Amino acid sequence: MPLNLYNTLTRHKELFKPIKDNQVGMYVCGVTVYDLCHIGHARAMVVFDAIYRYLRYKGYEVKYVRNYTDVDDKIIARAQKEGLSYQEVAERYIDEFNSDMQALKTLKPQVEPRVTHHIPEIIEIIGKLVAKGYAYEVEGNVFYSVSKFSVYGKLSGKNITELMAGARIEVDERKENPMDFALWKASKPDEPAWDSPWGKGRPGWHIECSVMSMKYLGENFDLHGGGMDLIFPHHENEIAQSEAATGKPFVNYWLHNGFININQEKMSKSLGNILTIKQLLNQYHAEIIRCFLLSRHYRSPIDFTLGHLAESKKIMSNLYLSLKNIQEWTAEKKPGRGFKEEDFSGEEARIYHAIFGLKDRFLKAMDNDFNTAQALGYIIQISKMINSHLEKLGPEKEPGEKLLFLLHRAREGLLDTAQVLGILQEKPENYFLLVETEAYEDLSAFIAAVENNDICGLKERLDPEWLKSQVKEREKARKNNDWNKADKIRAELKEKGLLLEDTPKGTRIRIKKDPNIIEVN
RNA sequence: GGCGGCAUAGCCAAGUGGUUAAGGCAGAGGUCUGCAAAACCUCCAUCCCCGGUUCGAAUCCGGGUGCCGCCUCCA
Repeated sequence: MPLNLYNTLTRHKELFKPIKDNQVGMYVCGVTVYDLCHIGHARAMVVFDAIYRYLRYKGYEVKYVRNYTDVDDKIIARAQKEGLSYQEVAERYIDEFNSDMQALKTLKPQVEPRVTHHIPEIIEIIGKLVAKGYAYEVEGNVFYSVSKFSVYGKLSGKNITELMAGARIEVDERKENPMDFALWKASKPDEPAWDSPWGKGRPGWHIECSVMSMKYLGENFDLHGGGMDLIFPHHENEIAQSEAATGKPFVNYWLHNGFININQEKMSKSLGNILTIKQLLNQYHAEIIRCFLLSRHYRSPIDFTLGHLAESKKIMSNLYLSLKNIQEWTAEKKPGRGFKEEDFSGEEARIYHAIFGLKDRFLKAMDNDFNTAQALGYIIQISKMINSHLEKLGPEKEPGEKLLFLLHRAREGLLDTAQVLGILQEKPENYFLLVETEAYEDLSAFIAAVENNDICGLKERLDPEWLKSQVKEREKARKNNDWNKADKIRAELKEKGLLLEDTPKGTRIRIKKDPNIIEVN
C-alpha cells in the first residue's frame, strides 16, 4: 500500500517515493544539549520514532540520523554560569537525553553525530560557499548571502523582500542584508574555537545540519524532520546552504511536528510551565506518555493536561487488560488448527473480521500521513471487543478451539500493530504492577510484601501491624454482617491510599496513586 | 503587516464526496455486589456561519467569524 505524507515544502500530501527503491534516509534535528529535555522534545522524538518504526514496518531499510548540537551560545553560557567546560555541559546533557530517550522507549538512530566531531567538514562546505559567492567574510565571521539564493524562502513560504527585515531582528551592521545568517562565528576569548581560513571561531547553528545530514545520507536524501518552529529559519537555511553548495535538491520530503501546549498555554520558560521528561516519567509509565502523544495527529498542536494524561492511562490499562485476559484464557493452550471465515458466526464472526481486518486498517491509517490517532483507535476497538466477549462468556475461562484460535490471532494482531507505536511492549502483569500497582488478591501476601519493604516507600507510611489488625477486623466485621464497621475500615485504608475491593473470590487490595503529583501551573 | 494552520458531542479526537459521522474520557441507566470498587452492557453529535459546485459535502470552492502558530533562540 502506498504511503502518503504531508510535505511542508509543497504543502500537500504526496505519495512517498524513496530515492533508492526500498531504502530511506531520514534526518531529524536533535537537541541542543544545554538543559534537560521537556515534553515538547518528547513529542518530536516520539513522533519521529513512530515514523521510523512504521517505515521499517513497511519493509523499508531506514538509515536514521539524529544530531546533537554540542556547541552553541546557550551551552557556553551555561558552562560559564556553572564554572564548567562546554564539553562537560554537553556530555552531561547528552547523557540525560539518552536516558530520557531510552525511558521513552525510542529506538536509537543509526548515527548520532555531534557538531564538534565535524568541524573540518563544516569548514570545507563553508569554504565552498564562499568560493561560489554565496557567502562572504567580515572580521572573521562568515555570512550566508540570502539574496544570492534565488529560491530562498521556498520552504517557509516567505519572500525576502517582504520579510520585515530588521523588524524583530537586531540588525548586525556587518551583514550585507539583515536576513543573512552566520555560517562561521569569530570566537571571543574564552570561547571554544577552532582554526579556520577565517581565523579562530566556531560554526553557526544551521550549517551543522547541512553538513552532517549530507555526510551520512548523501547530498540528496528522502526525509528531514523536526519541530514546526524549525521551518524558519533553521530548515530554510539548511536548504539554502546545501543546495547552494551542491547544486542539487537537498531533501525530498520535509516533515514537521506540532507543538505542545500546557493547559492551553504555550510552554515557555517565562511562563514557568516547562515540564521535563523526567518529571513526567516519574509519575507516568512511558507507554502512557507515548499513547498520549500519539493519540493526536503529529502535525496538530496538542494540549497537555493531567486529564488528558489520565485518559491515556485508562486506555493503556484497557489495552493491557485485553492482553491479560487473553493470557488467562489461552493459558498454555495452542490453537489446534487454522479456521476460516465461514467457520464463525455471530459475535465470533464479528471478532474474526475485526482481527483479520486490523492490519489493513492500521496500514491505511498510517499510510495517510502517519495517522497514529486513527491507528490507535483501531487497536483499541479490537481490545474492547475481546474484553467484552470474554466477559460475556463468564468466569470459567474454558475456550473452545475456535475461540482459542481467535484469541491467539487477536494477540498477534495487537502486538504487531502496537509495537509500531511503541506500546504494549511490557508483559501485562508487569505493566499492572508498575502502573496500577497490581491488585493483590491475597491480603496476607500484601502485608508480607509491605513488611519486607518490597513495595517501594510503603513501609514508611504504613505500620504493617496496624494494617494487619485493620484487615483482620474488617474480615471479622464482614463475617458478622457489621457493614458499618467494614465500610469504616475501608474508608480509613482509602485515606492511606489503599483501595479494598470485595470480589466473589475475596477481598483484594491495590495501591492508589496520586495523579496530582505533577504540578502544572 | 506577511506566511501557514485549525474550527466535528460536556471534554479530547479520527474522518483524502456516497451504507447507521471511528475511538477515548466524562456522564446517565443497567448487570454483578451487603454496599462500594473493578469489569461488562445500553444510551449520548448531522459536523462555526453564509453562499456555491454536485444526483450527493463534515469532506471541494468563495466569503464571513473565531482561535492558534511562525516571521527572534526554541521540538
